[in-house]
Amino acid sequence: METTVPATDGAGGRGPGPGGRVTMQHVAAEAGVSVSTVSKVINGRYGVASETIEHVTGVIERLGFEASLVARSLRNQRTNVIGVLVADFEPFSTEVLKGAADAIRGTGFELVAYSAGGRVDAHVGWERRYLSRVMGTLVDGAVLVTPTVTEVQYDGPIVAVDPHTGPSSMPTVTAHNLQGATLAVDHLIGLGHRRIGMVTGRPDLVSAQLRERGYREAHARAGLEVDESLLAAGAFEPEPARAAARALLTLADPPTAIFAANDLSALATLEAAAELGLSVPDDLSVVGFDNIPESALADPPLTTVDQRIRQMGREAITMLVTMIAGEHPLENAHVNLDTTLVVRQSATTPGGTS
Amino acid sequence: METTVPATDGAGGRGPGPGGRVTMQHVAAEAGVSVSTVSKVINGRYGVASETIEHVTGVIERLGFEASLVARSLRNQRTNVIGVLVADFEPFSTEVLKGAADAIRGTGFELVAYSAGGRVDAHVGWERRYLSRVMGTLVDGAVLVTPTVTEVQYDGPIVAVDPHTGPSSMPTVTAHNLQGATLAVDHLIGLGHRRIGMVTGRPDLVSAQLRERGYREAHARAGLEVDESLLAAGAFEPEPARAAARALLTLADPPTAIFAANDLSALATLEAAAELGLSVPDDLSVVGFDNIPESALADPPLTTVDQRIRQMGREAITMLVTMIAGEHPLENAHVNLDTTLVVRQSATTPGGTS
DNA sequence: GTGAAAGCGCTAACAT
DNA sequence: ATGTTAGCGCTTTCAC
Repeated sequence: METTVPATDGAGGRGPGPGGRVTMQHVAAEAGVSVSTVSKVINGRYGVASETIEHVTGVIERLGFEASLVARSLRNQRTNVIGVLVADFEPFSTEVLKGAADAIRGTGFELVAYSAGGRVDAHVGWERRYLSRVMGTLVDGAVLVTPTVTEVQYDGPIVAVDPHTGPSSMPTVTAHNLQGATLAVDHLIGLGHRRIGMVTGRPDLVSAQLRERGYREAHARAGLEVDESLLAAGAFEPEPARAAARALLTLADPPTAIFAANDLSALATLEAAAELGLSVPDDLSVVGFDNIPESALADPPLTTVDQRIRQMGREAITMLVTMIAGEHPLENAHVNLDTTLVVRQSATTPGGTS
Repeated sequence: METTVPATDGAGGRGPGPGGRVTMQHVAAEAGVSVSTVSKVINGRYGVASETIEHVTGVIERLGFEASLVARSLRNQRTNVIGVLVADFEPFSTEVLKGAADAIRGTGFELVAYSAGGRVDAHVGWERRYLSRVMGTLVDGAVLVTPTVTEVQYDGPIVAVDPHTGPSSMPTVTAHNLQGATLAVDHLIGLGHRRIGMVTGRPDLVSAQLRERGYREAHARAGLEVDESLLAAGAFEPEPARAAARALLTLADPPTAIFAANDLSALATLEAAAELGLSVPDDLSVVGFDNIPESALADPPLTTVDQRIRQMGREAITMLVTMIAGEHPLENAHVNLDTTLVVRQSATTPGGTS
């Protein structure tokens, strides 16, 4: 007689056995109605007697039932969940997440973040694969925050944040790398520096390319020649950056200032200078890029370019929600956020403050 | 003749239509085999001709197919996904996430983070509801990082990080609040302070209670009487904390040092002191609790208690993986992480450094 | 070695 | 007003 309920205890009605979930089956059996009735109650569909609603609601409450997101996703197209795919939970991506969390409020969407767990190198096409796994089912759209967006071709509501490859067809949110780099180098030139070195970033990433271009353009606009021997490859990583800085600083005619492609490189430059007995900013001025929290903690506090990471997260969510709601692909939408220079104490006039 | 494939284009074989997902149906149709064969290939089951494997694999590759996490979750019990439920993506929870991401590596699990989007107040039993939604399907276990763990009763692999209510039956990871507070106050007493005020935390949270208890015990051990008028309620929030500090500092016989229940309160105390024309640490010593990044940026840099938030995330994942693997509930497992005192410049001997 | 069929938990037609 | 049924995409017996 009993409707089939996943093997738990007898009739009557506790919830599921230990470790089991409460399913709609349990609720239905307990309330003495069919699953569809329970479903209707949950979704507020018409055609249910008010006393049935009350009864079922009571049982749901008592059993602590909540519809499985998974089962629901499989049935419905819409899930009202937005996924954020991050390569790893590190400073940059968590900042983006904070911004995304800000922007998600009041949209009716929920936010879930997926992490590749840092093992990006192991599987390159990770984003694409994960996208396939969750798009369409589980999430209505996705924000990609992975440093290696290898031209993900996926037709759905997707926004990439700081995709390090070139301009893709997919909507992106980026910082204005060119402008930011110009800001940084203009600042150094304005302080009176004429021999400005650069610790460059990863050559395969556009952000790095643009930052270098900004360095060159600032020089050009100031009527300054770029001395190619003053550029050294830092790859956005501390170790190569340290080596690059050291190479620059041990030149016969060393630069009086160094613009580093990112804060990590700038921090490494600070260390290299210290190792060489150089005082910053008296003997050497340093400007970074990113404005990660650590930059403020450096000794001296780093003058750097702020790229408003949280705002990038906010923008991405806003775009995504528009895309999901409007259904229109919104191709070639690219938000480019302005950057600002944060002046701290690592850069001053050549020859020091004296 | 064709096997039923979700309405896409004709035969032959592009992927799905625009906006659609590639499902196993598509792969099967395209490869000219059945879905079950595709499934077997994907899961490496025996009983498939090697040339079939190759062919199907090729089609999968070409179509960029990846099995839907949702559909798979619904069928399988195990998903190899661990969920982290956070109230919001804020500094504390993202630190926990970073630690969790560290620990997840090499475990074979993936990490997904769910955010309530800060609207916890709106729905109190949020954790329980969300747990119901994802546990059993979608995630194999969960880490709770919500400030209001209202005695979540869920029988499954769950670990709570810093649950602010009393000791629950569920496994928890906490910082050693009592020890940390003792460390802080011992430090002040050691510096020679005898009138030490405290800006307390939210009275309903055990962490706050323990920190106050540490304050009292440190006094007791030093043979010092606690002057009850030197305790003021700060509620862990900047504004109440500022008011509390101001009240303390305008007393007829003000304290020479203040221990704040968390860094936010300590920072507010710094501000209150500045407003009153008091110099820290010369006129007043301040010690905080948490060691949030901002504490190092304060003026002066804050002496505080470090509670190793990332490590808490790591421990939680480790416990959870053990629970999931071992199948045993691991009830009453409580990890209590030692805290350390980070001495910066906001506390010195009474009367100043002079 | 391969395919047909059942079913995970749920929702949405379609009966009754 | 309620129940029955089909099916979302996948895995897994169980036939063939």
